[in-house]
Amino acid sequence: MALRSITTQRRRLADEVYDQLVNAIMSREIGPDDRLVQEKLAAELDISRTPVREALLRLEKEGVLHLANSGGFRLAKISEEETLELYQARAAIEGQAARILAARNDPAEMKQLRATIRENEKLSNPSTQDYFAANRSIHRAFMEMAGNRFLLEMFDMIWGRAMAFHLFAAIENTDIAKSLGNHMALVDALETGDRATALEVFTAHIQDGFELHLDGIRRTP
Amino acid sequence: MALRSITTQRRRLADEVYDQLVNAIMSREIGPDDRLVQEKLAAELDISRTPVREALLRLEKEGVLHLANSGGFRLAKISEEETLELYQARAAIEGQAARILAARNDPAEMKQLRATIRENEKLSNPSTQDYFAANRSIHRAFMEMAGNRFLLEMFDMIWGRAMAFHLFAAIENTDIAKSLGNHMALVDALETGDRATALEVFTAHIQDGFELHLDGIRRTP
DNA sequence: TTTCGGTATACTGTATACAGTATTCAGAGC
DNA sequence: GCTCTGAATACTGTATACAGTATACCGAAA
Repeated sequence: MALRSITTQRRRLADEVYDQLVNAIMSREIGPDDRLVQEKLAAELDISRTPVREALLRLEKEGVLHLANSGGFRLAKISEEETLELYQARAAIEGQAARILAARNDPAEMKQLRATIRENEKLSNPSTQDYFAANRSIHRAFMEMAGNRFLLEMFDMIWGRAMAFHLFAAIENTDIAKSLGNHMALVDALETGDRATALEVFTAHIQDGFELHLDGIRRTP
Repeated sequence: MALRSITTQRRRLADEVYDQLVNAIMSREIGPDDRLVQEKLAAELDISRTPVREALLRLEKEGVLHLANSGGFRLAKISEEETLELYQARAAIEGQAARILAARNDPAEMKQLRATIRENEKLSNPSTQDYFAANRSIHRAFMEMAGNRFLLEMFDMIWGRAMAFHLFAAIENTDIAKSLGNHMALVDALETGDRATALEVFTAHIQDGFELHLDGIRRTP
């Protein structure tokens, strides 16, 4: 028989709500001053409170929202200290992926990475969000290539959180082109085949990102 | 005024259920053949299905459980491939902590780490679970000392999952003492003050753990 | 005007009720 | 005995109802 089993993939309403909330946060429709109230969201989405609640609790567990003691969920704030920690975590995850890729040093993989970078750097007059998305795509390509599902999961967690914290808002004033231009050098580092070199180059790249970020914050009033 | 604000800390029933489930999994009361059904658990705990459901969904999101298509949640299984990936992720996280600690190279911190190790290695006739717990405590001490909340969070995620997968079941047959004995050398590596050295030593330590683990699996029928 | 007290309001957390779907099992037909 | 069909069962997912608690508001007393 040639028929494939239908993977029902029972998508829950809660997942849908979660996605919508994430999108709304990313597109700044939900800001730091908004209060997310279960009943109101449920009414707006025309569903019951139960799945809404599940989505909100999940975002709370992920550190994106927190429950205001006056009721309602709000966006979590991030301190400069925590921002540093987030970048350190990034360095850990992406640095390890770099070590894995360098150890393999597969020419086909390297070629594909370069193609992905070229594709994503083709931005004419990019907005901050475009920049953020392109940068994320490029870095995620490295992670996918490394092929470790746990590292990839953590990568998504970190970037998701960065997004939720509106971290990119601070980059408004930085030199976007400068920050986006150095990705080919990362592949160069992988192609040395030396894990330590790859790690150092990736770590430095992320460190640069952090410093650009801090500059952005400090230039913003 | 010297009074502290009372942080109500509204603990939810769902959190309580979550903890109980995690404990039950760790102590092997819940095995791979058990089916966790919302109604039954709720009845057993004498609460409604709602918080039970929340806890189960959270464990599902964490990859500990999965929804069997015949209904009911079961423990997720892990392949040898995934086990490798889990150890790679560990190396990323703990390796980065090592880099941070080595860069600081604070004598007070090093002293405290050694004390923690000594404390945890004092095991007379340890069971596999004792070993697992001690090992985890020691490694977690390094993470706490590094002081990065995201890295710590990921550490807990990884070890939580390892626990859920009953990963330590495979170590039943391995030489426990051999595996527990090398932690002081980790502190030695930190005290070189060299981040690359620290990283390599930690990574190698974790790699050793992985190989011991594989040996264990392969010797188990 | 400020402070106190109490009631109304708003919101979450928990319980229960309802609907839909996949699985199981018993019985009819062969 | 074996296969097919359909009803019963056992679940989850979603909606709604209920309870408790914290905040806001408003009016009275100092």
